[in-house]
Amino acid sequence: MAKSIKEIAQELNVSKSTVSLVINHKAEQARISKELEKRVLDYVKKVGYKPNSLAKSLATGRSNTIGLIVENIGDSFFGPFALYVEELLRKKDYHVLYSSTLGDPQNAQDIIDFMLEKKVEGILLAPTVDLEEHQRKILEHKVPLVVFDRNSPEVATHYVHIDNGDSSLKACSHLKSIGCENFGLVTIDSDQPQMLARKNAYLQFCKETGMQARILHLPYHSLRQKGMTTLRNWVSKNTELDGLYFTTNYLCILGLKSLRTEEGKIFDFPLFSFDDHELFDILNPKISCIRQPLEPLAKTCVKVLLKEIDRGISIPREYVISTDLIKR
Amino acid sequence: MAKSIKEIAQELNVSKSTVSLVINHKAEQARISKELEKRVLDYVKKVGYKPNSLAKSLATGRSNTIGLIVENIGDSFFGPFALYVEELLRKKDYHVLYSSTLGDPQNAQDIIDFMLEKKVEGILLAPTVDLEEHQRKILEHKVPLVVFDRNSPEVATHYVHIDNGDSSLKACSHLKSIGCENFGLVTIDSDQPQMLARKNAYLQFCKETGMQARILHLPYHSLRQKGMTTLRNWVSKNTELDGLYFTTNYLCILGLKSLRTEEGKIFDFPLFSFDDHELFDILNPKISCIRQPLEPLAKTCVKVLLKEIDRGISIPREYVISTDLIKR
DNA sequence: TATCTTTACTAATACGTTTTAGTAGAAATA
DNA sequence: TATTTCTACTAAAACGTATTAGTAAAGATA
Repeated sequence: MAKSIKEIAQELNVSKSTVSLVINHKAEQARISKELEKRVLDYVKKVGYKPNSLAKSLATGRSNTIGLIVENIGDSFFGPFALYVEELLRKKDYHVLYSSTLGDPQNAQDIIDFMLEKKVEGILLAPTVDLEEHQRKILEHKVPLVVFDRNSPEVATHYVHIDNGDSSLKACSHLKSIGCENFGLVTIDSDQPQMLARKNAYLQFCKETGMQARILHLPYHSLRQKGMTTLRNWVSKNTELDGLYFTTNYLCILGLKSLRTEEGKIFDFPLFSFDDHELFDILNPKISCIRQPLEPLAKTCVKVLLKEIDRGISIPREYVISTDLIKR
Repeated sequence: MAKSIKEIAQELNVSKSTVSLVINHKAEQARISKELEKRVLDYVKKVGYKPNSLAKSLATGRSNTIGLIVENIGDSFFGPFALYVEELLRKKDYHVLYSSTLGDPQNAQDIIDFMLEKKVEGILLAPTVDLEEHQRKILEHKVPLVVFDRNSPEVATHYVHIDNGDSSLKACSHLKSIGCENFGLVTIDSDQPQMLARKNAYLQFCKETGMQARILHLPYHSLRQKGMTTLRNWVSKNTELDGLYFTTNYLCILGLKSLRTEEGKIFDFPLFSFDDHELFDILNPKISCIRQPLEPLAKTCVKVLLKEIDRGISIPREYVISTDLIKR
């Protein structure tokens, strides 16, 4: 059904080269006559020719595809982020091959291999832990790489991120300013760098203000099963708590679900979330948060990656996006 | 950096064919000696050979990729759905090329063309309106197509969906059963089939029970700007309303945001949403809903598509997934 | 008229793989 | 010893495109 250049050439009694040149708007530079050009163009249109982009990519070395590797395309951070990325790249005629690692390094490795085989022109990666070697592999293959959200300090790559430490301090100050004198931190037990940075800022805040640090590490790999009860127990044991700071929105949601009482009221001290959520502004109590501005984040990632693709790989840099403190 | 079969062959002083056959585990059937096989295998491993999958696909006609076209990868229905799809396909060694149409037929067409050019082996599509012609094109290209969530009745394709009419009746009955005698329906003005089906069931319910139909059509293309005030005005005009049935969760969220009062309390009659949301169970008032079971939906889609790919295109069928009524 | 330019193309090669038909040499058969 | 059969490979074509060097014919120049 789908005709190839070869067939079209035969049917028009011209050479493949002619057809290819015309199709790629190189008729003039190749001195193809206007008449022939038109004849080819008309015929191509008539039969509805669509190039085989595999063959094209093989010949040109360009796939017009970039890879986007996130933790979970279904969550409220990466999903909308991916949409921005796609929209921005669509304008530049690029398409996105995405994949979710679910935090599993093995998945991540498979995905990276697959993308390299597919000859993506660049990769946008939110790394899981233990991915240093694979990041190196990407760079060895001369494929431009931009890392965002988290990174592995051991491999030098372009890195787009928010200032987790600063933002976390802002969060702490906010809680203090609204009267919390003994708020605790709820985070996960996996050592993702961005989580560590948020926690460390909390510890620093404690040191500076003399507040006692109270930290709960929930099990990343069995949140669903154990998270709720662990959190509930911890809160009821620590009666002096007067506020909770969750290092990410899914933890905050877990908090909301596990700590509410029968009557629907949740409890009587403020909650704070790192990362916003579309319903945080209508919950009771309202949830203040640090908001990662998705659009600037996506824009920067895409801009940096496209530049690498266009001009060749350059010395790694960091790009810091500032966050917003949303008081509610 | 990345070696090709050709180079490997030269370096080993054997033919390309030999290398290719060994790599593809056809050494035995091609009577390659064990020794040579091992020599090749060892070398291939040593240099870290990765096939160029573009060339491979060009030669074999298989891309091991399927296309997933949704409305918005960032929303709480398609995002998690996409994750299920990816997980299921990963097990079968397929990868996903996804794209969001944002409800724009032009985007959808571009995406479909791109995917056909990329030689995806099958397409999973949640159609926007006006896509009949392109669905035909996909089928003309002999690319297996499975449509889900919505469909265009004019083109016969495999179609995986929930029973919108039945589910909508369940919703209406539920509202009545909890005492709503005059509940209204809030939907959008675009004529997506699934939305029409939900509305028609409501109308049928009205006819059968003698309830007066009160329907608000919000503008699909300017929801953000006009939705909130339109809804608010409508509700305050229709004072006899004692319940609201939203035909999708994003409308319900819009309802929650626009109808709540300063004190945080939302209002005093029940809300019902078609489609669940991760926070509906902790809101006040609690939101009952029809839940589309994402996993069975995704499983069926993937199963049907893979079957089409394996055994060739078959006569279109419908697959109906039953929904759950979640009372809260 | 012999040479140089220009015009309007095309032939050939390359991209990296798969696959089938073919082949040289050794071993078996008659 | 001449023929057949195996063994262990390889040559060549194919997938569909892009690109560059080349060429025949016509026109311009001296």
